[in-house]
Amino acid sequence: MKAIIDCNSFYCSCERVFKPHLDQHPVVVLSNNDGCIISRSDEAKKLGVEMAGPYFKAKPMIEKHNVATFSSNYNLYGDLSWRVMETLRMLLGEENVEVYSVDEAFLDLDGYEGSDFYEVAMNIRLTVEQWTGIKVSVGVAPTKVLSKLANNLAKKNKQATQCVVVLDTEEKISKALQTTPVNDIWGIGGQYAEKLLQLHAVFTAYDLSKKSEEWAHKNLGGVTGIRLLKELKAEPTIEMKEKLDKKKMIATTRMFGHNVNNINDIKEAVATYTSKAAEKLRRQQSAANVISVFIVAKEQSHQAAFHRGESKSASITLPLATSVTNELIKPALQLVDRLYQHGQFYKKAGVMLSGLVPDETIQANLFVEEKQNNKRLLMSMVDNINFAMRNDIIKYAAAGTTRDWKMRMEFRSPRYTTRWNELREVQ
DNA sequence: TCTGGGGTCCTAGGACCC
DNA sequence: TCTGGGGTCCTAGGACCC
Repeated sequence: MKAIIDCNSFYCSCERVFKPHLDQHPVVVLSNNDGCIISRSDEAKKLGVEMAGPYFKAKPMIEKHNVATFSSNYNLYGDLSWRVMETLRMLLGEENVEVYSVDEAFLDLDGYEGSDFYEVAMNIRLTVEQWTGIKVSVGVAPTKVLSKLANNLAKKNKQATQCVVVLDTEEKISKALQTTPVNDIWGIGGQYAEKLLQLHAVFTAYDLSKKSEEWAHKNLGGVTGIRLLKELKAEPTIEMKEKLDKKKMIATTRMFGHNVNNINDIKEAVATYTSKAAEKLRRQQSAANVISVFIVAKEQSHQAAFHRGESKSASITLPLATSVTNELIKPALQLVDRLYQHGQFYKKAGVMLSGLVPDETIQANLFVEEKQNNKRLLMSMVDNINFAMRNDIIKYAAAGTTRDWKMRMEFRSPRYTTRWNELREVQ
């Protein structure tokens, strides 16, 4: 059996850990740049605040109901996420925990065959809550897709389920499938849901589970569709991931605080993003063969609906894979020159590193000069300092110091757990 | 007039996830 | 005025090779 643990309204819960007076109070957390709403407490959901909706639209209602509002504070969330995952690893053993995202983890419960899975799951739930202050929901089932489905049911009905749902018999599974709309299945997004409803009269997970593999192959994206179908039929096809596999692509992208038309501002931003991406690269001991940059133009006004601005991208394949920041910044800035159009206003830029290989391959390369190793040493020192300070105290000159383009973060809470001078004070 | 067949690698783009 | 920021996997089709 497999389980998925999912933190309830994770970012909101993180804020509440340090502000217990907000426990019954509606809370929302905003995306970078205070653009959209990316986490809502149950109370905020009840008020009708929409997920991923633009903040400025929800603002009147938020103010009217005195909803506590926070800019995202990733230092805090990252740290609390680590505590939750560490708790799971202690309870179940490292090898049985697959961290799936900042607020979710799959658990392998094969070692508990014969036990009462409800009891096991409840114990996990209560321990995480007691040790970290974060409330979680647990779904248990024979496959990952079904455990996600169980988790959904747990969250939809917190009172009755106590945030734990176990699907361990055919009857329970069948009933769960019948009560789940097809768009709530993990792996069915907007496009497929629309198609299933309109063209195939498939309304529930149950309807879908009755289809054939040939049908799934034809209508649900080939092998992906077959896997999904099997998982719904309680046949495991998506296994637990081996631990700690390295990323195959690394990206750093941001909106600007306001629209920018000066190429130097854009270059400053792109240089900063490149340093960040290179840090991530070195943290997993990889080097990149390909760097790409994209910039997004400001959308045209006087359009009725919201339209994303045009995005232009270009990439350069490097002569040798590298993880050295300034060797990445140089081509990145060349790409900006290539993409930038004079007079155009831009609102966003990003850097992506791909073609990732282990760092050793470079060191083994005979054509790399000796001094490359010195650079590598310097890089790791830079990383250590940045990691300790948890931010970019050491910067490259190209990244600039004025940061005219930087994000808005009006409502960020203190970084309680990662900055000494922002520690919570207790009387 | 008539223009192989098959394999591999790479890239762009589409779908999904949180 | 104001709409995150990351990731994954898969497929189709072109380039290239023999």
